[in-house]
Amino acid sequence: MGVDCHHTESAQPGLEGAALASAVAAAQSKCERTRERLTPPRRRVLELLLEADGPMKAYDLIAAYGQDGEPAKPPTVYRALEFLERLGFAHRIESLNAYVPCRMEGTSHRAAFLICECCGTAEEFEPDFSPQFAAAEAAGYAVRTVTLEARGLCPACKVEA
Amino acid sequence: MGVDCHHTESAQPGLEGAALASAVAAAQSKCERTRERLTPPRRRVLELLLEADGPMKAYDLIAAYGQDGEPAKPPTVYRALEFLERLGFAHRIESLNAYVPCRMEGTSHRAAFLICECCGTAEEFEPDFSPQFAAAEAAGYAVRTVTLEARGLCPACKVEA
DNA sequence: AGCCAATGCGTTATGAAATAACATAACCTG
DNA sequence: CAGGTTATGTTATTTCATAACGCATTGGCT
Repeated sequence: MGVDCHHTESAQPGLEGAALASAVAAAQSKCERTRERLTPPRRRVLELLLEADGPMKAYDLIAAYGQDGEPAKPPTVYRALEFLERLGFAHRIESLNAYVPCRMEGTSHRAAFLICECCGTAEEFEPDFSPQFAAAEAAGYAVRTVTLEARGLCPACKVEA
Repeated sequence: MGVDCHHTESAQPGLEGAALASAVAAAQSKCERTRERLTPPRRRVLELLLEADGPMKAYDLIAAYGQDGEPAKPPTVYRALEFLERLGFAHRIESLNAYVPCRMEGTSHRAAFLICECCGTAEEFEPDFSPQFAAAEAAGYAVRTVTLEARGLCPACKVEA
């Protein structure tokens, strides 16, 4: 990453097996409750995000899309990502041009990340945006979504540095 | 913008004449104090940002660069933007792929924006990141920079909607 | 002054990220 | 089962950003 360190990219586990299946099933049933459709491309992209050890770039998803090594076409993945974001199953990390599955409950259009500039992991945390909401309201804005991205070093990389 | 409204792009004044000259001069002297060099391309890009009525895309800057209509080469502008961001004279708005001059004092690597999805303006406000810093520290992170982008409707567009 | 390391610039080319546009297919729902 | 709506497949293109290289300028140092 931006800074000068070099680790075996680590942290952020990445689901597999039963845990993965259960996470996908949860998304599935959540969709059913709102009459949304978790179609094959959407499900596939969600799987890839959940399996990953860290943020995935769109073109990583495109390359990894086919179980047989066949890449997807870009619109396939971008449309799936749009859906997953809309439903709150994934977030885009703007400063990385990358995507992560949502680790928090709920569909609130708010997200906050701690991004390690060394190992590249992005940890989602529960955002408390009260001061910023207060500022926005004071300015007369009607806020719809908020994202916050904090960059620095995660505990592991901080030690090594 | 994203939402379905259509205004004569407004708000955010954009400096000209004496105000512009004075803002550039302020940057100039700030550079001198830290032995940084506000070279012609850097100064030119800063001017363009200050003159603009809203966030500028990189390729807008490239197109507008030459006083004679000659565009710049992309690296010229991207390098200038990198410098201006480093010195705190400009911010990149990640969710817009666009740039604005810094409206706040100081070089703190923190920025917060209220972005109107209707008219496209981006208002910088003084961020109070205390709850997020607390969360980051609790998680053991060493935060270096923070940016926040809130999207919604500005007072003017809220009324019309 | 003359040297030299560091920094910045000009230029060409390419890479990475995202979307436009249009045709086809699957799905509800009445 | 007809017809609107939603989703997908496909081709092409646009938009955004950086790599790599050589030259110019700067600012310290002897």
